[in-house]
Amino acid sequence: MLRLSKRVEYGLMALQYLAKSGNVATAREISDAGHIPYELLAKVMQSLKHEGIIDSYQGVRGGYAMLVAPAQINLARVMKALDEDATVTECISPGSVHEQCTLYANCTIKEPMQKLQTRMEESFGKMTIAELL
Amino acid sequence: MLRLSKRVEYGLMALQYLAKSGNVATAREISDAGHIPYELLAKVMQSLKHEGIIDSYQGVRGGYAMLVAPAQINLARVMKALDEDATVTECISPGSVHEQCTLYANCTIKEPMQKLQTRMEESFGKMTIAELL
DNA sequence: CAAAGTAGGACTGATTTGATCGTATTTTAT
DNA sequence: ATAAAATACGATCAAATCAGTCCTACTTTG
Repeated sequence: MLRLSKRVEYGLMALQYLAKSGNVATAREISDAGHIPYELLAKVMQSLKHEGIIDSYQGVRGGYAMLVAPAQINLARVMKALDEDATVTECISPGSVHEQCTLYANCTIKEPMQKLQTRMEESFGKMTIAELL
Repeated sequence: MLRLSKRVEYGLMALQYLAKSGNVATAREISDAGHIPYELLAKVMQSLKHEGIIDSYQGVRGGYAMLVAPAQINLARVMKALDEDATVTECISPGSVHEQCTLYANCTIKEPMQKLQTRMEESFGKMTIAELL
């Protein structure tokens, strides 16, 4: 299917929102503005925080804010934070136990797939949050 | 998840096989050589035929053969044949009824996603079956 | 006319994803 | 102090997707 997950979509919308507003915004505020399910967005924000893209403030008057300049955050990093696995084939997957792919020993397309992976990462590496503004 | 489907993987392996052999091969032969589930491969071959990438011959001594030069077949075309939908977001999907995406009216990332789609299609458009040989 | 193929519909099980719920923790304001 | 507003996060449920399999038909060569 090759589709971005909703987590990534929501994450991009949220980052765009934060980048535009320029200061702290709550998950509820972003959820309302973008018609995004609140509970899911909340998790997305936590993941973005763990990746070090945004910062969080707990308690009343809390919320989230950008921690890195929009132009410095590329899509690859957002996807890494939100979409555990962004590899075109199983055998390329980072912590992949090759034996998991039953075809590995007989696979005839490993090298080209690695090349494809590299090209896609370039595509996702080139686009930044700044391009969403 | 952003992973190529097994259908596409199998299709690429099969096309590579056909391109290398240079003549007619049966689905069973390709399935055995690549340790690919026969039934699934058979469907993949049918899809590739409908797309006009390969030709089929029924009956005894039948099988499949390349119909287009390997260098003329890019990954985008193979994916189109095998992976109904290869769009990064729902709203970009070819026959998409925009109303299907509940966010469409409020979506703030439509244009950038379209740009991303174009870039990815370029990636998939550049790689051909000739690169698998 | 039998065997070896392709053609293709229908079904099942597994995996993944989206969404929701419940509860704990932190912090500000009163 | 304490109530309210917010993040933190684990657990669970439902829906969609996909891989794989089964079954039956049709086609062609020998």
